[in-house]
Amino acid sequence: MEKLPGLFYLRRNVLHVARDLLGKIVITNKDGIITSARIVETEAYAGVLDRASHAFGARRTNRNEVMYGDGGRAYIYLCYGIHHLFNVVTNVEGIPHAVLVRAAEPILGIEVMLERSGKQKLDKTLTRGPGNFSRALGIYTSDNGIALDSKVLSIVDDGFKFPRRDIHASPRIGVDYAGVDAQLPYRFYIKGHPNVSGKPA
DNA sequence: GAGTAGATCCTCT
DNA sequence: GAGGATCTACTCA
Repeated sequence: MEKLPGLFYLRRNVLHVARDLLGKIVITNKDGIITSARIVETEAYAGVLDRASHAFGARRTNRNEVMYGDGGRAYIYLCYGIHHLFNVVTNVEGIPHAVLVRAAEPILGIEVMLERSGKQKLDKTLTRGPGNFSRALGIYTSDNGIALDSKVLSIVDDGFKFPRRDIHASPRIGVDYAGVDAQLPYRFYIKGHPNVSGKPA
């Protein structure tokens, strides 16, 4: 159970980081309440050349400023006025790459996650989809910019690995507005996993 | 099971 | 002033 080293996030290829995050565990510690979940679905956002990214065309605003810093921090923003989306910033300072965590498998603090989500009992939707994932783990825009080896929010490796053959790539979800870039196979997921969003493959 | 509308608010133009 | 890296519930079949 070790926190991922800084070098993990600083790598140049955001696709590798997105793929390698599968199977890792996100842990949050909010007011002493610990929840954790294993990542089963991610999407890569390749910075200035990627129409689906907030940083396309080197756009730099208060909102996406975090993406321009060193990898290893959280970029969290509000989508559709309702959903807090959790991203992992990658690459070195000046290159705004990020990986969106889309889905995970609940591990610790399931009761708390159910309470946060207003659910009565555990079902597959608890941490399925980026909005649900963030809500269950108690991740909000107020956590934007936080380091991923911090006490409140961290990502660890417990040695678990999904079989290579179960890791698949596909076009990203919900980015139709990005034109040709919407077709890029930048989404990585565990084939057949119940917590993966979208239609079963 | 498939398709669609509505929620809801911050951010950027 | 428009629209979004979404989710849910509802309709219709």
